[in-house]
Amino acid sequence: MKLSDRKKKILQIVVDEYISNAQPVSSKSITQNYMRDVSSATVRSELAALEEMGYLSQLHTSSGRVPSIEAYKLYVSELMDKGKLTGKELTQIKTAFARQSGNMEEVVKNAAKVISELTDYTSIAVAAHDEDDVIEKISIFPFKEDTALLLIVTDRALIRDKFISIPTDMTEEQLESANRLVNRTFAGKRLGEAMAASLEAEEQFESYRTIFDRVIDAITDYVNDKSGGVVMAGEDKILNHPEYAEADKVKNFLSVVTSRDRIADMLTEDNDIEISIKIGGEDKNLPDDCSLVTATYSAGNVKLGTYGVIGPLRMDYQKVVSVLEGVGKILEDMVNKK
Amino acid sequence: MKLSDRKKKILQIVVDEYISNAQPVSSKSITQNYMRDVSSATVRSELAALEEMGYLSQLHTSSGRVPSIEAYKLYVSELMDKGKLTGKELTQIKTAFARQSGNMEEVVKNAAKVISELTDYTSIAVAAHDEDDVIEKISIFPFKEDTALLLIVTDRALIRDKFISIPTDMTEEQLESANRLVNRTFAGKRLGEAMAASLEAEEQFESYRTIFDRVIDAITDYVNDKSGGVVMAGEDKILNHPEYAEADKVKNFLSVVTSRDRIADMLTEDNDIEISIKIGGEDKNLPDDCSLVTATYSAGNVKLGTYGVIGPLRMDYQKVVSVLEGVGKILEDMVNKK
DNA sequence: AGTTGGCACTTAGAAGGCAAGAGTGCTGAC
DNA sequence: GTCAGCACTCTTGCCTTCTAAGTGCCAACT
Repeated sequence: MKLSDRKKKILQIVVDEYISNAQPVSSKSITQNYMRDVSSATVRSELAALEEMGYLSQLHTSSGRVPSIEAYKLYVSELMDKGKLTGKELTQIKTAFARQSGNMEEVVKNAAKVISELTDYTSIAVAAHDEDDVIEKISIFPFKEDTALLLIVTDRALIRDKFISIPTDMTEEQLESANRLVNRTFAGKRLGEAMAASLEAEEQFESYRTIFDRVIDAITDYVNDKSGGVVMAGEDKILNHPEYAEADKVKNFLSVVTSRDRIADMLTEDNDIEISIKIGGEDKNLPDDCSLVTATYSAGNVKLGTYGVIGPLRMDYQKVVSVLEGVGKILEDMVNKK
Repeated sequence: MKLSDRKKKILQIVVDEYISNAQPVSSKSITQNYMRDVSSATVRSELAALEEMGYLSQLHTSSGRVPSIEAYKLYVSELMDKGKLTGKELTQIKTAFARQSGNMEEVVKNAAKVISELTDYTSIAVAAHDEDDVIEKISIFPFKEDTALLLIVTDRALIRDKFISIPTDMTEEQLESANRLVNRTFAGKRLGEAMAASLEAEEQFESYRTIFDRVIDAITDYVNDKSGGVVMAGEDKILNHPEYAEADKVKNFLSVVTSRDRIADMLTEDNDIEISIKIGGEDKNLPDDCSLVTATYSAGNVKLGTYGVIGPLRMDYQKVVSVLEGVGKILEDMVNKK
């Protein structure tokens, strides 16, 4: 069934009002503040119709209306006005990034922090890293008798430090040449290729098999460990919102948010979409009473990472989307200028 | 005033009971469960005396007694029995560490996780890193035209990746030789020395001054940034405890816990003490209604890090201390065996 | 002098009743 | 299709009452 323009307008008002006040919206408040041209009785019948269609519900017969999940979905896809950041907010984003030195982890942290501050929700972020990262350099250097430190640098400037055990009878010189061989083999390869490279190159490394295998192990671990680079900020922000006034709701929320695996899963799921909004049960990892708005940033063809905000259904989507867009713009400017 | 043995016993019972039940303790429950040899009236008069001395308080005239901060202090210093881990708990700690590869960050994360799981409180940890870390190797390698990636490896196996900007007119060969020079100067030096080294060595580096300065900057940043290595686990555990049933208390707690600077401050404050217990306002960063138990681990002379548990005053100190001791023991075994 | 049973007293918390207020649904008139 | 008016429903706050838990104190006992 198609919604009339007036129904759409009323639904938008209800969602807007509910988002900003967290209170059921009554027919009276709609006519008083937004639609003086009709009476509350008229609005009431429209509200009843919208409820019939599944967009609204009441907590009890004599309460105002509350948007349903369906209403939020419609709201973000059709009804919502486009938000705009104030100059002050833009400056805040810029200064957040100005401080940092270019360390990728720091960029992600700063982004998460500023997003959380501007939106007043918990923000989560993960730097992109996957099989397409290209290996630039590998260093192995001896640390203790039978241990060496392995560093892998990729084009996204992410570095992993792993300790690997090395045969005790290996001399420094042998290690050095293993190092060179490993670099020769892997440098320039994508991580995915490197993982598969083991068999082909095997013969060349007769005496350095162990080292070679450890490198592959480390790369494999890295590719598989999506949750490693997850960063969060404003974990306590959720408590600023009245739907989380009860401790057990908070608990539920926090237990999801603190599980990095679940977060990583959600953030890496469909990261080809620029801005994605998931409401309620739209993601298996997302609790029914939460929404997740994510943005994936790229510079040219290179994905930089996915950033997002997790919060109540009654989220200020308009604000969140504009903050994420603002951050994306500034982030991309920054990367391109470099 | 000196406490009689019976008063001590009663105080211990009250604290133990309150820790396990979170309910004010009545004279009746004391006589029924712990002291059948005296009547409740007798215990009542003892309780009144303990209250007079400031160890106990009541929420209202007809409620049982609740320990004061003073009582907790006395409890941990004199009254508390020594806890002992079960075999199962020990195994759990061991397996938590067995998985990991030796990456220092991972060790810290695993430790934080297992501590939180075993104690059911939020745990915090920071890998030790300070001016005494010895630089093992520095690598600078070009990343984009005017940017290079700087890696500093110290004896604690902590690695920092920082981007530094380099003069655009520098050739790869020049960078390579700057790299060698930097290594020659800094390798083997403590970070503190390295920071101060700038003036002495200046002349040698006429043409590589910029690089040299950047390295010093990076080292200085690293030494000053205590909060960088803070790790947390079980942030949601706090909600398992009834004193945090109200959302605003949770908020207060979380806002402290999520501030890495404050956490880092507390953890690095007096890290020469093996096990330290701070109750209520005993640390300026600690909320009045929280306690912090920390342990600093070392292998030989080298500090490995400080691990701790933050939770309500009504914390199971006995359990927490034994878990921290257990983790310490296993951690030290592990490091020594290597 | 310390211990104890007995008893009056205090308080929190649960349960019930009542009135006010907010909001709806419906109806009949325009 | 719109709307004023009215009956109806439900929540919320407030008051009262009642009960249970626990204490403090006192007089009697060892």
